[in-house]
Amino acid sequence: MYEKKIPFSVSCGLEMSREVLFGKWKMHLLYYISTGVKRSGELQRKIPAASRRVLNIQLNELEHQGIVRKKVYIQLPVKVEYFITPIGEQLLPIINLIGEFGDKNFHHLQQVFINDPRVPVDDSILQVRAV
Amino acid sequence: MYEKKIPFSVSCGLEMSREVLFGKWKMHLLYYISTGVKRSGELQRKIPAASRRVLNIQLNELEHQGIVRKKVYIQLPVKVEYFITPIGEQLLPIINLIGEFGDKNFHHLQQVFINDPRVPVDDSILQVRAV
DNA sequence: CGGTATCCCTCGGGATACTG
DNA sequence: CAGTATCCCGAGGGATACCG
Repeated sequence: MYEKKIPFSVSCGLEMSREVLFGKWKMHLLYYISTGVKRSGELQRKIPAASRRVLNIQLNELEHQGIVRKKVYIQLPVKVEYFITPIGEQLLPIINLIGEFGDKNFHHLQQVFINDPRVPVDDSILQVRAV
Repeated sequence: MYEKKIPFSVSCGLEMSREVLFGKWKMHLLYYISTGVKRSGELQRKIPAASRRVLNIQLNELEHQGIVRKKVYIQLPVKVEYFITPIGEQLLPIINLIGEFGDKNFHHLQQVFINDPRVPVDDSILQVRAV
C-alpha cells in the first residue's frame, strides 16, 4: 500500500481534486468506464500500457474516494463491473475538456514533446481518444 | 534535469494534456499567474509548501511547453514576470472546474482524506482557493 | 476472471546552499 | 531577486508470478 508522507491541505479544493485525478491512468479509466467499458479485463485491454497491478491500485483508490463503485458477481469465474458514482460523473466533463485541450493543440504539443530530449516518444502504444 | 524513461503516446490528446498539467504545483502556478501574480517571489510566497527549486522546474516546463511566457527585465536586482500564453489560457477554465469540483464536494472529499490512514492531513498549510 | 505479493527502480520532488 | 547545484528520499509505478 502506498503511503503519503508529505501532508497536503484538505482545505483546498484544487488540491483535493488533484489528489483524486492525479494517477497516471485515472482519467483514462474514468473515461473508458464512462463509455460503458465496465469489466476489469476490458479496461486492461483498453490501456495495454498499464500493468494490471497499477490499474487495480488506481481503481481501488477511485472506489475508496467515492468516484467509482464496484459490483462483484459471486460466481465462477468471478465477474466484476465498475460504475461511475454521481460524484464521479462530475469529473467526466472535466476529463473531456482536458482531452479536447490536447486534441485542439495536437500539433503544438506533438512538436513540443517530439523536440523534448527528455521524452522518448512512442507513437504506437494506444490511441485513447480515438474510441 | 529530469528524464523520462518511459515513453508515452503523442497520439493521444489526453495523455499529452496530462503531461502538461501533472506536476504537483502546475495548476496552482497557472491559477495564480492568471490572477495577476507575475513575479517569481510572489508565486513562491503564494505556494509556501513548494520549494523554489520545484517551482522553477515546473515553470520552465510550462514555458518550454508554450503554456507560459517569461519576461526578464535586465536590471539589478533582476526582475522576472510570467504570463500565460493563448494556449495556456485554454487551461484556465479547466483548472477552475477542477477547483470547483473540489469545492463542491468539499465535505465528501475531506471525509475521504481524513479517514484515509495513508494521508497525513495538514489543514494549515495554505488556502489556495481562498484568494 | 480478477486480484495480490514481491521485487525493483525511476523520477519527481523536498532541503539546503551557492551563484549572478 | 531569480535561478541552479547537490544531495537525498520515497511514492508511484513497471514486471512477474502467484492466489481466489
